[in-house]
Formats: sequence, structure tokens, C-alpha cells
Amino acid sequence: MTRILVTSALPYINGIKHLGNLVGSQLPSDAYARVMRQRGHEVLLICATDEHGTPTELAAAKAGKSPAEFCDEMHEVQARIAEGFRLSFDHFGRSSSQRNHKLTQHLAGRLADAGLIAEVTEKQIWSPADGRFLPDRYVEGTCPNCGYEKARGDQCENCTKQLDPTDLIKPYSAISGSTDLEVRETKHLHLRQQSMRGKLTEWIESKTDWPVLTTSIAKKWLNDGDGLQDRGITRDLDWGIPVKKGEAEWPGMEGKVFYVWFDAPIAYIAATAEWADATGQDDQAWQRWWRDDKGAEDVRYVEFMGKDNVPFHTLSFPATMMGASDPAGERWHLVDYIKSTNWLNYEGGKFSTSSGRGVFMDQALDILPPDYWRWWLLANIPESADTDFTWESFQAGVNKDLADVLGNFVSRVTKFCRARFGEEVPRGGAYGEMEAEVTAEIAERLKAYEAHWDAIAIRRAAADLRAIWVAGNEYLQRAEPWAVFKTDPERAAAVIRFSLNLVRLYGILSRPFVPDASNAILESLGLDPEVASKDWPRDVGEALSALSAGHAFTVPEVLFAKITDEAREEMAARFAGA
RNA sequence: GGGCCCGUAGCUCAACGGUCAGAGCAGACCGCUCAUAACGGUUUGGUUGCAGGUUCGAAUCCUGCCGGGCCUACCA
Repeated sequence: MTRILVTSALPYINGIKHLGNLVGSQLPSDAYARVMRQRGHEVLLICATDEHGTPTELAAAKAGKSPAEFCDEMHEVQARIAEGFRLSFDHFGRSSSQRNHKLTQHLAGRLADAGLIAEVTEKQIWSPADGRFLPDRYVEGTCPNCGYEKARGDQCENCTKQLDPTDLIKPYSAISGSTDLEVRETKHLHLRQQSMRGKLTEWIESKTDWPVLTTSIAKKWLNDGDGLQDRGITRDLDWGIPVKKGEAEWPGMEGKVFYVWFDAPIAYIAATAEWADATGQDDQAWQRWWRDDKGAEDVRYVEFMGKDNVPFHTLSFPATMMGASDPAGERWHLVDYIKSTNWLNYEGGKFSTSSGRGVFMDQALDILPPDYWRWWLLANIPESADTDFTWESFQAGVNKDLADVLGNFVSRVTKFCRARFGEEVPRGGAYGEMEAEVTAEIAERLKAYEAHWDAIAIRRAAADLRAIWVAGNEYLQRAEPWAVFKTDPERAAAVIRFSLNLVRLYGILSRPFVPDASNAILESLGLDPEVASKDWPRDVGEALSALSAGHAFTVPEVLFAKITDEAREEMAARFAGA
């Protein structure tokens, strides 16, 4: 048994996420955690809402609420949607929690003590009309390079030139439109990543089994230009974690908060502490997952994220963890494997919040059950390249794989049994050569399924699972119990007994992808899903004899209703965007 | 501008220097009738973006070109 700590990148609080966000981190982290739990490992799956930063303040203001109120509400919304998709987080925390305040301040203090924090006076754009400093991106104006009039302060979208807000001609606030802008000096803390460049490089280069996408992004940042740069970890905002050095005030930093990207990854740890609090455990309970000096050394820590998150998880967060560690005292556990995913596009373009293009998580659940989305998204997860969501592909995947192959298998077996033998596992006959062959084939497929999950190759795992389902239909076709029944009912009984055991096996193996269907299958077999799903097959032969003659069952409702062409067309039209 | 990734059957993807480049979907044909008009079998379909090179051998490695995507540090 291994102890596996799994984190999903934190969804940002300012709105409901779309399917691309879901498939990028939350969904694969859940499926992976489920498989590993079912296989008997000790797993802790952690996620949280990422609540700080300028966009939150603006979104809250727009909604006429304080950031705290706004986040309270949006956290509840996101938590409900996560439940709707059956995301099995052990804890869904918040980056604004008191735990995260304390921990972020603590780690900043450790970094300062280690000499890894520099105080730097910077010039930033102040907008009196907005009453705030403006991040570069919130200053717009005319590009000095190409004359584009809505260039952003960090980069011109039109000519792609990198800019500084002070480069812009006729700059104005993107928030209020005010042209009354001034440059003010303000003091900020920088994490001295430059001094850790060697250590980080060595660490990244030791990760030879990581996806290319992950390491190439990290190496680029380490080596590009003058190499890894120090990074500001504080901001002039109201909403956030107040800058403190551990428990103590930080002279000169009054009224400032930590930068959202500094505190967000720390929230993985804080959310684990929140989990311990919520389950009535002591600090030891969460520290054994995160502190190598407190028993976390044998933990395998796996992070899931979209590719946009990679630099922060390969560099600044590890720099924080390394910098806050010392051999004789606190030692924080670094990530062991980073699974990064590409983008999911929508019908050949991007998902767009502003134009309502694409399907958002709440809408998805309004239309169809979570299993449908889970299956298609995981079977088509953008592992090696960006992937396109199309309604045709979605419809085909759901109808063929779920309804025709898995759902129909369960249906034909249980209904045939009910009609010929009644609603209990039939007695008589014995497994023969054909059953031995199918058992061997499934054992082989199962090995591949497990290996692909170990490697977090999710598309392949989905293909393996589908092949295991197909094996059941192939078997029935060969064994043809409906014909055999007429001359040799005992043989037909054995075939159906074997098939019902296949149904049970599918209920277990399919659970990471389609948990609701797994429940329905196992319950219809008179089993407790929570218990039965933990009975991951060690020996397929044994597993296919688990249900013995006389065991009662009921025929389940149709597991997956098909998506009709009309429904598909209607949905495609509805989500096409403005 | 710089960096990285990708380009394989109508579509979505495998094959990671070595038997006729494979699956699923879609198409065609056959079988079955237990089942959600479901299932199974057979089959059509590819000068692997283009042009060179390395090698006994290249989809795979190298160079150039064409096309697409992503990242580039203050949105997160």
C-alpha cells in the first residue's frame, strides 16, 4: 500500500468553470484518486477555491458585494457543482481560510529567515479614480509599436509586442476608463528565486519521467534570457492574506497582501489542515502528508493541472517549499509527479465566458448526468495535444461506449436471466474452456488498465476499460445462451452466472469513470457499492466467481439513455455563443 | 522576436529506430435475435504535411520549408 497525496489545481473563484477547466485538473485528479483508493492505497484528494487577486475584487464590486461575501457564495456554488460531478475531494477548502493565512505567513517568515526575501521598491501605476494600483493588464492604451488602440499594459494583443504600462500612449484604466493615472513608488517583497536556480534546475532535471509539457516549460523559465528571475510575492490590494513575518508584523509592509500566486499553492497544504480540523484530527494528521520530518517521506505527491499552471508548480511553489525547509527542522514534501494537460477547445474554437460559447459546468449538469460528461472528457482528455469538444463526438462516445457497449451488456444479461431463470444467479452447469479464455483475456486487459492508471495515461486506461466491456459482448455472442438454453439449460445457466459476474466486475472497474452507473450496477446486484467497489480484483478468475448461485438481483433501470440527434442539434445551437 | 508542442485512414487518436503503420467512430457486407433498432464477425480506406539527409532499416533521428497550437513571468 502506498500513501498518495493528490491535488487538483485550484479553480478560481470569479465564475463558474467550463468543461475545459474541469477536464484539466479536477476530473482527472478525482478519477486517479478513485482508482488508487479502490486498489487499496491510502489516498488524500485535496482541492480548494482560489479566492484572492484583482479579478475577485472586481467581480465582487460588480456584484455589489464585499469580496468576502462574494467568495462565500461562489465557494458554495463551486462546491455544489463539484458534488454534482461526483468529485470525491477529501476536502474542498478555500485559499482565504484562516489556516491558509497562518501557513502563508509562516512560510513567508521562514523564507525571510533563510535570507530568501528581498524588499524592493517598485514603480507602479496608481489610479486615483479606481483607488487602487493597476496590474499591468488593467492599463490599456495605444501601442507604441503598431498603433493598436486597445493594447494592454503587459503586451499588445495586436502585434504581440511585450510592453510596460508606461510605454503606452494615452494610457487609461481598463476598469474605470479614467485617464488620470500616475506612477507611484511602492515597496514589495520578492522571492529570491535567482539564488535557488541551481537547486531548482537539479531538481527538475531529476524528473525524467515527467511529461515533456511539464519539464520543457520549467526549463524554459529556468534558462531563458538571464535565467529564472526573482518574483514579487506581494500586492497592494485589500482582499488577501495580510503580509506578516510568521506571527509578527512586517515593518514597511502594512496594508499589503500576499500575491495570489504565492498563497494559492500553499492552500493545498492549508486545505489539508482544514480537512484535519473538519474531521476532528490533530495537526499530526495533516503533517504526515506534507512534512518529511513528520512522516511524509514515503508519500507520493501527484499534482494535476492545466498547462498554464505549470511554471508556478514547477518553480515558484517548489522554491517556496525548498526555501522554507531546513535539514534540521521543518522539511516540506515536494511534488513527486506533475500531470499537466493541454486545452480542451469547443467546436474548433475556444471556450468563452464573455460570449457564452461552450458548456459550463453548471449547464452541463442541467442537461445530462455527470457520468456522460465524465466518460467523454476522461476518454478524450487532452493529454498529448489540445483536443476539440464536438457534440458529434460527444454523442457518439456516449451512445456507443456507454449505452451500446456497457449499458446494453448489463441490460441483456440481467433481462435474459430474469426471463429464463428468475432474478437470482442461476445454478447448475460449470465454467468451461470458453470462460477460461475470457478470464485470461480480461486478466490481460486488467493488467494494462492498472498499468495505464499507474502511469496516469488516462485515455489509454479508458480504451482498456472499453475493451474489457467489449469482451463481455463478444463472449455472449460466442456462448449464445439464448440458443443453448433450448437444448442444455444447465450450460446456459453457467453462461449467465459468468455473465452476471462480469456485470459485477464492470461495476467495480468502471467506477473511476462512471461512479453513478457503478452504484446502479452494484446495487442492482444486491451489493453495497462502497464495500463492493473496494473489492478490486486481484485474481480475475476468483472475481468472476464472486456471485454464486442463488444470489438475488434486480434488473436495473436503463443505465444510459441515448442522446438523440435532435437533442444534440438543440444543444449545439444553444451553446454556440453570441 | 524567442522557446516548446503538434501535423499519421473521412473523423478522433496509437505506434517512442526493426514483422504487411494499428484501434475506435463513420461506410460496406454477413451473422445473431438475449438486449437500449442493441451485439458479433468480415471488410473498404493511408506515398505518415512537403523536400532533402543519416541509417542495413525512418511515421520515429537531423536540416530546411509549409500549416496549426501554446507559453513568454503583474489575469489567474
